[in-house]
Amino acid sequence: CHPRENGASPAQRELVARACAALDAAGEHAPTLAELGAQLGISPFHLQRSFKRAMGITPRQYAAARRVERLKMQLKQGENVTNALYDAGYGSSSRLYEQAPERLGMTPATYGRGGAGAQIVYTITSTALGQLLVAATARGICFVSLAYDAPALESALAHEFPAAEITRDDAALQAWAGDIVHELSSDASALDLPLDVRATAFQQRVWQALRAIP
DNA sequence: GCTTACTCGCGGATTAAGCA
DNA sequence: TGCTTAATCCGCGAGTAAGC
Repeated sequence: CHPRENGASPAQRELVARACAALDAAGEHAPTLAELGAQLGISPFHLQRSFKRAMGITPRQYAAARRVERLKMQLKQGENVTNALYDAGYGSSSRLYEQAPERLGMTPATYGRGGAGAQIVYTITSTALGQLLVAATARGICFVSLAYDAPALESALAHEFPAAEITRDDAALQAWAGDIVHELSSDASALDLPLDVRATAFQQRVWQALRAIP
């Protein structure tokens, strides 16, 4: 875990790196802010501010993004929704289903079936970080990814939703993609992050950006 | 009738802003 | 860097709906 440099001192980045490691090590049993602060030997208030400054997201948002990744992995492995949500660290299904349209773009069951029955449209746009693919269903954004070339992105989308009906529609999503690029334009320094952590922070910031877009 | 998918409402935890 | 506080968010448990 290597936090971005803008706005954070080396000591804060080191602190946040330890916090990320602790959150990752905790797996589905994410510690509270107070527990995390005690573990790292600092106040939870200081930890929360340092984490936000360095990562652009809060510790809870980071843990939530990791949890969604675990859920997706469970569903892809063929686990049913009920087992997958508990294995991922959800204590009950309510929050998962509230977040599903925003995080998955479809219900968890549909995601687990490879997007069967879902109609997905996508667009690809150039950014300072590379090519950005944004895909959505009628329910919401279902896939956002960065890569150096468009074919790799299209392949990744097809792999993520092998059973979905996927079509390119630049007109429908170009404005949305532009807004995401604009909202994330301050995040270029995150390039020094390891791939998995960068992806987690990136996805979380995309969802935050989408929330900010009317 | 059972299992799985999904919804609702409440209480506690977290966040963000301001001050010391 | 630590503390307070109001607003917001999230987790939990109970419940309903749908499919077999």
